[in-house]
Amino acid sequence: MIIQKNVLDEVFNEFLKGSSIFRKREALRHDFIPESLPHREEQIRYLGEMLAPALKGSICSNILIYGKTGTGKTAVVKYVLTRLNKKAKELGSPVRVSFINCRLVGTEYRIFSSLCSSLNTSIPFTGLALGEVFDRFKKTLESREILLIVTLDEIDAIIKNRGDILLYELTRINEGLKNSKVTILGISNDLRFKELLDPRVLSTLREEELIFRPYNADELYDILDERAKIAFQENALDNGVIELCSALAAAEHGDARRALDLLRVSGEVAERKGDKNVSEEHVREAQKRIEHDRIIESLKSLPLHSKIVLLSVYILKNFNVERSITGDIYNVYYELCEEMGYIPLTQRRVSGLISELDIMGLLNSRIISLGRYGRTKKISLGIANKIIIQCFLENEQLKKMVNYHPKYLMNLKR
DNA sequence: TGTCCACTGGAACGTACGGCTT
DNA sequence: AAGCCGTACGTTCCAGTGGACA
Repeated sequence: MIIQKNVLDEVFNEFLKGSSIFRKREALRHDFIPESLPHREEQIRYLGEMLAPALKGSICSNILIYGKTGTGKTAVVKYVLTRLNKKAKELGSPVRVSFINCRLVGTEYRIFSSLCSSLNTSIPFTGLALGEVFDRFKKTLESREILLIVTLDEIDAIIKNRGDILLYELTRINEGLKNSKVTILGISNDLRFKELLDPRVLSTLREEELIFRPYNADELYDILDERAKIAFQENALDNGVIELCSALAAAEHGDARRALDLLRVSGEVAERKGDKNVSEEHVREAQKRIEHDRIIESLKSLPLHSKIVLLSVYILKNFNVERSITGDIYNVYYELCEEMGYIPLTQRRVSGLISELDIMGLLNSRIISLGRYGRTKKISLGIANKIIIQCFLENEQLKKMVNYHPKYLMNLKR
């Protein structure tokens, strides 16, 4: 106990002493909005021009914004809205801004209720019909003179939850309003989002469009460089660290979030090792760690039967079985289920699970033809044994089966 | 050269469940 | 509280298939 206390003391003291590497770690977080956003000047200007009429009390066009994750959509919108809001206050314009992440907020009810609370109208957590909430929202708008700019981030999430009604109502709301007006900014990661949308809603929503292309390595470099100046102590980064982070992230679809994560984790790796500087080696280790965590995370969140399928492949591999085809895996899987007291799924389902694991990169599978002996899939593990063991040892039941010797294999050898 | 194996993968359907609506 | 709805997960059925083998 005493020893533990001393260790903790040391950890806390070390932390309180302050970092020799980080100055302001938060600057590397996704939700940090910096003073300037490199390589997004064009989008900022465009969005600014689109929203500027609001300052004079004129209605603006609805805008739909597309782009993959980590291309700066949310950052640009927040950046522009913050400044617009500030300007509006200075001028005394009736502009109000509401930012809602549809995925986080979840349901249509809660979206409307957030909209109401952004107008200082409170709505019960639950209990009202959706129509009633909408009416209250509308009444609040009508009772005052407001130019409300509603930003719906990850707007595709509500469409997938059949939220067409919400969007339909919102896009038509101006028709019934005399005093107030509503402008909608929709942000979507999913480029196919348009296809899912009701055409009437789409035509209203898409008065203007703005597309964010992924960053290339040079652009990522500038972004990281700027953030690094805020986040790290002077001279904490070796030459080449930022280049490496941006090159690695650019190779993965130009996602700025990934690049920032990589830089942050690199710093943490160096810090934990007690080094004074972040080196390229730290970056490589950070990348391995991020990748490792990603795999562990996806392994842990697998449904039970997928885990058993994975375990079957692992066991077959461990017994050096040459043939690791769907039929073999199913047989081992079947046995494991019986041993553990689960009802096995059908082969058709297991075949589907194998395909899913293949897509996730946890298995590698390839369709082969064995001629007279049929057509099947040859399957191997897509990840290291070490990781599989680490994950399965955490599960009491699977742990017992890691070294299981299937009867099916004994019959094969005979 | 035709047969036939051991599947693959699409489609239709059943069931359980959570959350919204009334 | 009860009904409704969408979604996730699973089953059954079946047509299609590449290539070794008789």
